[in-house]
Amino acid sequence: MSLRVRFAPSPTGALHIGGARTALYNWLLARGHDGTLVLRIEDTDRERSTPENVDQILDALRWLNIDFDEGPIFQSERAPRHAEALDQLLAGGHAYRSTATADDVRAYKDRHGDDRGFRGDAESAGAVRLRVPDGGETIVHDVIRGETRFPNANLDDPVIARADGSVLYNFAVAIDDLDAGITHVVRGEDHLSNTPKQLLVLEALGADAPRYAHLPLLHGPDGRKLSKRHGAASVQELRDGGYLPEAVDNYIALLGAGFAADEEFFSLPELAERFRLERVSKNPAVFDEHKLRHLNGRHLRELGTAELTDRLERFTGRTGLRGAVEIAAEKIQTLADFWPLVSFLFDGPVDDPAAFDKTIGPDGGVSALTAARQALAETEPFDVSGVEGALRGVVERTETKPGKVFQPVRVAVAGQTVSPGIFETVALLGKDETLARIDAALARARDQP
RNA sequence: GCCGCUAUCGUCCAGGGGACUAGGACGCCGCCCUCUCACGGCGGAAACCCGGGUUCGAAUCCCGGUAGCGGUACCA
Repeated sequence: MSLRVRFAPSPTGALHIGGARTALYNWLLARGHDGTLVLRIEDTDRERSTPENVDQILDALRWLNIDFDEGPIFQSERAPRHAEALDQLLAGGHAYRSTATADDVRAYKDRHGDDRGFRGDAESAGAVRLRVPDGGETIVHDVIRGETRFPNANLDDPVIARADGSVLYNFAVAIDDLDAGITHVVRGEDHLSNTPKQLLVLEALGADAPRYAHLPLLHGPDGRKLSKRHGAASVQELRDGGYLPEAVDNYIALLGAGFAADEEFFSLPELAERFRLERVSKNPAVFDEHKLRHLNGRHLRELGTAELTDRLERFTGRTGLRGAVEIAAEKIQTLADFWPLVSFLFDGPVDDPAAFDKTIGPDGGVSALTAARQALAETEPFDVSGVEGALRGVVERTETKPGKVFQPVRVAVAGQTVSPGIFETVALLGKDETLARIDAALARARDQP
């Protein structure tokens, strides 16, 4: 069977994480079945769907390595076809014009009962409503949820076009899916109750319906709709937060994919291979940045030094980072963690008086540092093992704990109590720079007793 | 209000009539490794929403309740 799947974002600028997951699932479905993936843009909301916002959505999708085989198809450009389909329904008596307002619908329900769907009378002007049968039911066959039945009696005759002739979403999307030969519609659960309307449109046109699958929604840690209050709600924010597209794809795929629980570290091809639409969970999921960070760390280390250096240089806007990457890679979980950890290598020790006082100030830090300085001055060659031998020698000779020597040195060269391994750090800085920094720290300790 | 969806550790998943003393991962706690922070290793605490029913047997099937969520636009 040849699958045709489509993803249809509403381009409001930010690609919501839930939207990204929907896009990914569509992609995984298509890639896993040799199917075709179509991008359709719901761009008729003029206020939000600016060309800039469309570009941002496209960028975010590209960043996630989600590529499309066809499209984008813009809903706004399909207006002539929508008008034609509308005329067809009007002519066939499947739709009618009505001037009924929301208040009229309300009044109708007050008369007939809250659960009774609105039915209007055909008029010569007004918006176009689809005529919903009075009896029977419209059944949504959902790949994930099974059958959901909507009795036609409680469905309102939906407005499918405004009085000015412009069509509404539930009509347009049904026509576009039909024309594009879409076989699978995978989208958020918030569309489940729209589905009977779309099914009714298709039915009135005498067309077959695609297969539907409605994905559970994504929530923030407080159980509410994911928003910026939760840290990151969009793919763009994740990217700026130093996450890797590989990790984001991996993580959002996990939220509901229903894979066996034995392993959860996957590449995109591995995800496509395992993805089964029918396995997708029905429960809403909570987005947990902790787990994303964990996965990100693993993907980060999987990259290898060369690739990681490249990404880090693009992220920080710096160059010549390779040496720092080699010694810091195992200590970071996101690209954003990198610079605070190693900036001292390039920009000099950071200024942290508390760290200085604690390790070099009052107690015996000065004498240990002085001894370390002397040993390092005589170290040749000045490489990792040479530095290690020198510093460990000081520890032995002074019969103290390693930390009593290493921490003062760390603070002297880095200015902070946390850094990559001290031998690697000192070796990378080189003898001259290291000694200069130690001398500066020693001088500072003398000046402020 | 009405229509609909959902319900297993704090979180994400697994288990879908007996293999459940309910499994894995993140997080948390402890220990080990250790120059800091991490990484890694080992161990621990931690869940079947409630009530009925079906059945020899229910986390699993059915019904009800409750809760959460979604929809209820001449938005998408």
